[in-house]
Amino acid sequence: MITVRDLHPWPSTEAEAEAVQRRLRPLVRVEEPAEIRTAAGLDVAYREDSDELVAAVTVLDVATLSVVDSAVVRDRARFPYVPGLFAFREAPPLLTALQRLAVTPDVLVCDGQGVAHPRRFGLACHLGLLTDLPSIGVGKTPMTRFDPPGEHRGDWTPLEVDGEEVGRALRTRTGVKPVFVSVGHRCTLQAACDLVLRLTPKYRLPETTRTADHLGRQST
DNA sequence: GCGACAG
DNA sequence: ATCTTGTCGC
Repeated sequence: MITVRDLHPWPSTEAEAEAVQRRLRPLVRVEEPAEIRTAAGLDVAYREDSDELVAAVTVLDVATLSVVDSAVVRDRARFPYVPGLFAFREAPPLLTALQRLAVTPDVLVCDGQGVAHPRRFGLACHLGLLTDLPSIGVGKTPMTRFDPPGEHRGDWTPLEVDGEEVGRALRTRTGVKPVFVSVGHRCTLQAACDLVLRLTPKYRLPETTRTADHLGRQST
């Protein structure tokens, strides 16, 4: 069962939110994860306005890529969309959904960045830390600089901030735009990229995020 | 200083 | 995120 730690009060202003990120950032741990048999995909879909959102989580058996558990939570956004402060908008319903899972996944595959973030604390770090589960971020758009990787599946180049490697631009399909992988919590960058490649036998995005995305749309 | 900025 | 036609490829 997944429990959510109460590490901070929920901020109501951007300044407070940034302060929370700076305070939690030192708590992120990079370590080799235990064997990964199941992986959760997390995604949020939006309804008509931009006030109601639907958080969807699916848990996949990594060997077969079949869905073994899932949860959907509908909620109202309590924080505006601000680049860099994504977690304060999407994490609340995602955490509620995670708590409703019957199967505890070995890793959370988040739709967005981990430490490849301006303050090194993206959505994946936030979710990993509050649940104390290994987590990684797989974004469709980069927030940090990088050089284009080779054209073949598996090719990658570093995502860097101040010359430091904070993630990788990873080509999951030959000839297709890369995805942007970074550590969220309790994982290594290499393990994160290995997992992403295992989750992308057919498409650019991981099966985990694809199944979560589909589930969220249906519930819209 | 100004603009751009995960979903 | 979401709004959308046709088009290319497996």
